[in-house]
Amino acid sequence: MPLQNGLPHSDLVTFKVACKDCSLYQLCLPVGMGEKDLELLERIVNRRRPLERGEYLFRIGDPFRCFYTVRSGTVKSSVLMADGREQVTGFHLPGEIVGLDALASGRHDCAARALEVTSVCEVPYDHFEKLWETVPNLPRQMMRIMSNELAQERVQLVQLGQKTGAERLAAFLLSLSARLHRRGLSESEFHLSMSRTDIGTYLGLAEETVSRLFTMLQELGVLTVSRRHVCIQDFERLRLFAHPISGHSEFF
Amino acid sequence: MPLQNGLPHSDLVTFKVACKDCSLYQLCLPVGMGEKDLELLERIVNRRRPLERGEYLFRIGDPFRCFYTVRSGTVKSSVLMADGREQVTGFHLPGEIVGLDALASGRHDCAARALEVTSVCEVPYDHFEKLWETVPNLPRQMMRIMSNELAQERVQLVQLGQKTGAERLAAFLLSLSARLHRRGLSESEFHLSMSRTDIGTYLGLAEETVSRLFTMLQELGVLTVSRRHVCIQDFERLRLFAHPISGHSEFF
DNA sequence: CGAATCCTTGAACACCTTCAACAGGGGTGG
DNA sequence: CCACCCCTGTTGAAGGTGTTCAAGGATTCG
Repeated sequence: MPLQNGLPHSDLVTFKVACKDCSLYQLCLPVGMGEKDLELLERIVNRRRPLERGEYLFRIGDPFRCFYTVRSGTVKSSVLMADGREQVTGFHLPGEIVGLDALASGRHDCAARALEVTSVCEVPYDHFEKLWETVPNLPRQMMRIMSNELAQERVQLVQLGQKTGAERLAAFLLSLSARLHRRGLSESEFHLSMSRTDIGTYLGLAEETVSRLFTMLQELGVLTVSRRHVCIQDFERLRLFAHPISGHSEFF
Repeated sequence: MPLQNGLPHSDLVTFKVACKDCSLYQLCLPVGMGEKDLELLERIVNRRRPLERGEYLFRIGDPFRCFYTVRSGTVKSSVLMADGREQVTGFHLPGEIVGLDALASGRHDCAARALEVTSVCEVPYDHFEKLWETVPNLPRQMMRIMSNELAQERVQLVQLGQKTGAERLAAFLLSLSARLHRRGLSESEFHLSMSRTDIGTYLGLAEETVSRLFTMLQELGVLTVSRRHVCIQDFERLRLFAHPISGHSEFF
């Protein structure tokens, strides 16, 4: 596959789509912002040509200049270990934000790559920071988003630390289903934009194990799956796989 | 052990120790702040009586009102799954911040508990937010800290997702060693404030496995360990355990 | 059509868990 | 001060879950 470089910083085409006209703005950065503030934000956002499948948004080691919000498509972020093992750290759907973890170090320490044709909004961080002065709600909003990401990553920590393969895959599918649903898509029937290998490295499993688990869930009648097309038949039982029965559910 | 409640919100004793006189202020929230801004921050910080071992800083479900910085001791944060399995999500050493992940949801969705006698600085979030207006550097600093936490959690994701038991324990010990060193303590010889069980649930391993791995590392001469006293003998080999040799280390 | 990629399935094996028993501090009370 | 107990940590053996290696099938794209 062609390993293209990250986007050059002076791109040619930009797409003008106002934040307030974007179907995602209830899921994206501008949540809860007034129309006036929105216009200010909008002015600094760049919208480029869509990324091709496999194209990098940024790579490990790239200096941090911008963060991105996904408009359509899917972005995968991952780190590569010294011995070649890959850990996928997240899949980013439309409305979600990519690249904020690089703020502290000033460099991206994970790579972000399009899993399919994907368009993003690019937010230059220096401009964004300047905007705080006039839009005091912005840093507040931003911290909420980062806090949310922290909480999300913690959920993933629990998945990886304590759960079995079946629990992880079930929870992954339910999370995907819920997120797609919030974007107006079907919660029961959807297309996986990522490979079995990607799912595996995200969930800390071998690709073969993921494949076997899909087969198992299908044989049990919980879902049907054909390559990347998934149809959840029995949400109740899928939830049972994801969150096994509690003998005692008090938090004491 | 006595399960005490979280700290009441109107505590009696407060300890006045200025941030600028605190030995931790190079590691803590005030990093890079001017003396004037520091005083403003200081005014809103509460310093309470130290927590006893086992005492909760906050519990799952508690409303988010404050976040905390550790002054001395160690804090463990963890979540409890429905079936009783625990996942430790972090150990917090002096200078580190606890509780920020609750910002988005408004509730703590993990518990924080003292592993030994521990004192903390309590920062009421509403006051803290007000302070932004007069100290514009504060949200910037805060985001850096949150971004850093995101990056840290990602490291932990990689540990849990891709690494073997020995790699995880080695990486854990090296991380602990480095953090203690930055606080002026020995990097080669230190006391573990957490039990084998805690280490295990943090690393996604059974307590017995942790014990066996310690024994193995000791038999190999990498370290000596007696209960909670650890002495690292061979950093080079410990690093080799944590980061196995790369066949090809180019990031391509 | 052929090549490459992705997915599936099987079998052997490794790593870690679970269950069980025991050792050794540290604290408490006699 | 010692006996006792509880808690933590260690060690052993058996078993399970997931990995690795290997091969074959399916889909896509040039």
